[in-house]
Amino acid sequence: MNERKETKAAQIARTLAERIVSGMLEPGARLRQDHVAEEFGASHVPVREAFRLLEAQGLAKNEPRRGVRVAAFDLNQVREVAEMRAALEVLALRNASQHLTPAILAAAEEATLEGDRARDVTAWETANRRFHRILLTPCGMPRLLAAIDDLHAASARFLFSAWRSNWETRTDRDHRAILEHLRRGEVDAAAAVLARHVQWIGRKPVETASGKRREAFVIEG
Amino acid sequence: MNERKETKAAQIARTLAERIVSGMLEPGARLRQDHVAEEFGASHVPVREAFRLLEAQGLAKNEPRRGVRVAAFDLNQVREVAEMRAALEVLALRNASQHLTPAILAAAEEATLEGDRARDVTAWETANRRFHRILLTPCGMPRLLAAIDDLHAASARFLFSAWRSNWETRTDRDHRAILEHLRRGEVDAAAAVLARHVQWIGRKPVETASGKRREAFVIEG
DNA sequence: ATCAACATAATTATCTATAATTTAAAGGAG
DNA sequence: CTCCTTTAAATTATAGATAATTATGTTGAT
Repeated sequence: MNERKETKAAQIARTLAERIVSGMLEPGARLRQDHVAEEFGASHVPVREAFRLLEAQGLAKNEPRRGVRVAAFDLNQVREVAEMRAALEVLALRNASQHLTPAILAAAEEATLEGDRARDVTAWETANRRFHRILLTPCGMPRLLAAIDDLHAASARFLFSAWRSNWETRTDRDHRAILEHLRRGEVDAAAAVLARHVQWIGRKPVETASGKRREAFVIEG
Repeated sequence: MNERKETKAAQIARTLAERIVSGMLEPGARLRQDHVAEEFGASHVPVREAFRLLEAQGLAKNEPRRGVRVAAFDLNQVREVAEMRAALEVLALRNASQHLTPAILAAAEEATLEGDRARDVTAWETANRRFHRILLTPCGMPRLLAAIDDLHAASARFLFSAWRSNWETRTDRDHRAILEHLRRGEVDAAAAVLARHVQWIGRKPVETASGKRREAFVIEG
C-alpha cells in the first residue's frame, strides 16, 4: 500500500531538480535550508542531503560555509554539456548496437512519434529523453547511463530557458536518420549523426513576452 | 588560525575515499554510520552527507533503507570506466590542445619522470594522475574535469587491488609518445594514443599473499 | 562631513543529541 | 520444518545548540 520507498531527501531533491530544470528557480538563486525545510514540512537534515544530491547532478553548487546556490548555466557550460553528451552517447550507442532488436527500434520510433505529437516543450523533452534512453540502455553500462542522465537534465534546463515562451512542433529528422542507419546495421553512421545531433548548437530568433525579438541560443537533441 | 575551511563531512568523505581506493575497505563492505561517526568523533549527520559524496563519485552505493556499501568493482565496471575515460579524456585533450604551451608540456614531462622514479604503486599513481591533469586542465571545462577525476579514482581503485603485492617500476612509453605528438602539433595522433593508453586492459600474473599465482586484470594509464 | 576600520548583532550553515520507523534476525507455536 | 510474533540493530527524521559568515552600526581619523 504504502509506496513511500523513496526517502524524504530524495523527494525534496527530485522536486527541487524539477524546479531548477524548468527554470522556476533561476541560476544563482540561493537555496536556504530552513526555508526549504519549512516548505516541505521537514527538518533541515534531509534538506542538506537533498542539496548534496543536486550538487552531484551539477544542478546546484555549494560553497563550504556560505550556502548553496542554483548552478549558473552560461553558454560555455551549455557547450561543455553538449560535447560531453556527444562523447558519452556515442560510446553508449556503440556498446548498445550489438543488443538492439527490431522491437527496441520500434519503441524508439514510437518515442519519436510521441515527440512529433507534443504540443509543449515539456512533452517534447520527455519524448526526446525517452528516445535516447531506449536506444542507449541496452549498452548495459549503468555508470555511463547515469552520467548521461545527469547531462540530459542539464540540457533540458537550457532547453526550457531558451524555449520557454515560443515553442513550435517540428519533426525530428535526426532521430529518424539514426533509426534508419541502425536498421541497416550502419553503426558508425548512426553514431556520427547522434554526435552531430547532440552537439548542434545554433542561434534562433526568439520572441519575448514584450514582443521584442532577440537572439537566443538553442540546443537540440 | 583555524584552517578548517573544509567541512567535517568532506573530511570524512575524503578519508573514506582513500580507504576505498587503496583497498583497505573491500567491495561490498558495509559502511555503518554509527561506527564511522564514532571513529571520527562526530555525529552521524555529517557521516550521512559524506556517504552521499562517495555515492556521487561512484565509490559507494546506497540502498534506501538498507544501508550503504562500498561499491562493487567487477571486470565489467573496470572496462566501463576505462571506456568512459577514453571518451572524456580525448575530448578534454582536444579542447586543451589549443592552450598547451611548452611550459605545460615540460611540466607533464616532469610528471612522467616522477612516475619513473616512483618506488611504489601509490607514488606512481599520484604522478600518473598529475600527468593527465596537467595536460587536460587547460581545456577549461570544469564539469568535464570533475567527471574525469572521479573516473581516475575508480581506476586507481582497481590499480591498487591488482598490484597491491607485486609492483615493478617501469617507464611509460605512452606518456612520452603523447607528449611527442603534442609537441609536433599532431593532436589527432596524441588523442589516439591517449585513447588506447587509457583503454588498455591486459592480464598479468599476480602473486597473492599465499604464494599462489593467479590471473588478475590490469589496467594502466 | 565622509570614509574607513572595528566591533556588535542577526542570519545561516553546521553539528550534536535524541526520538521514531524500518529492516533484519531470533525465538516460539503450529 | 514453516510461519508468525517478538526483539534487536541500524537507518531516517526532529529538535536544539554551536560556530561561522554577512550585515549593521558605531567610533575615530582625515
